[in-house]
Amino acid sequence: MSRSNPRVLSTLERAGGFASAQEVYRLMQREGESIGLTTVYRSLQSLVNDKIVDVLRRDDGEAIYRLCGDAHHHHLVCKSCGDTVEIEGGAIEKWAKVMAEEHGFRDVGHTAEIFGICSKC
Amino acid sequence: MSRSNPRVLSTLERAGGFASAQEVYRLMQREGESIGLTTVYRSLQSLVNDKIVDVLRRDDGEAIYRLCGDAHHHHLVCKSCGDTVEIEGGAIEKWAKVMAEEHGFRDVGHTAEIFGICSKC
DNA sequence: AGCACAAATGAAAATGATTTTCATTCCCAT
DNA sequence: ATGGGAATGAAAATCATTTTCATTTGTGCT
Repeated sequence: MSRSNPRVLSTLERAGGFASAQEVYRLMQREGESIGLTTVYRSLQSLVNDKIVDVLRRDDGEAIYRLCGDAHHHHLVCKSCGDTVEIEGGAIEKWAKVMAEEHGFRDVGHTAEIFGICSKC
Repeated sequence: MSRSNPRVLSTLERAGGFASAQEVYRLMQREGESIGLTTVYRSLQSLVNDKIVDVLRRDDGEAIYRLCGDAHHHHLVCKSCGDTVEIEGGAIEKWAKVMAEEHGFRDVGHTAEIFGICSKC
């Protein structure tokens, strides 16, 4: 396995906590950091595994990474500008639990995301 | 520009109204249809422009196309054996709608999936 | 210090979806 | 028939991401 390179996390923070792997890489280069693209990808992945960052997708399919609070939440994402709002998902938690029980599933987790066009766009 | 090849739409329908471009292509090939991958992409894009289909992204970034207004369902997936159950998601629809309104979003869609370990595993 | 071994790194190649190019074919109105 | 625009698709180009693999770095041990 591999651990995250701390400079990657620090750069992601400096980027406003919201950037693609390529962007983090270019940013580090511009700042004179010596790092390989591979390491950036690996570090981001590892941060995702550790649930320190969240990954979502731009409309063009590029993955964007963002720091996120530790509480379990969901996202409301603008398809146009990428603006993201963290929302509460109590209804989902309950739904997931009920559905899983109904079908005899255990160790249940879920993903849910809402997307649309925000008021500014 | 280009108009959509009707066989592409028909195949997407037959696929359950939910498939990636590559899947539509492979499906058409398997059924003996003579069509190029390029045409599949172009047709799907055109269907998106005409708002006949919706596009979202899988976790791996692959674009999946879905017939609009399709009463869509959600999945309960076993992490161990991959078995999948289609479940009803009325609660989610409502949740998505409320959350979106609350934050001034429009043209809202959503994704939701539950995963766990099924009774057989 | 010197040695061994695991983890980290990054350049380059591989992968895979999607897009672009461009030459060819099809279709339709004259 | 014929000329021109639309549709098609094979092949090449793009681009993010992953994999490979050889090299470097770090760490514990003697």
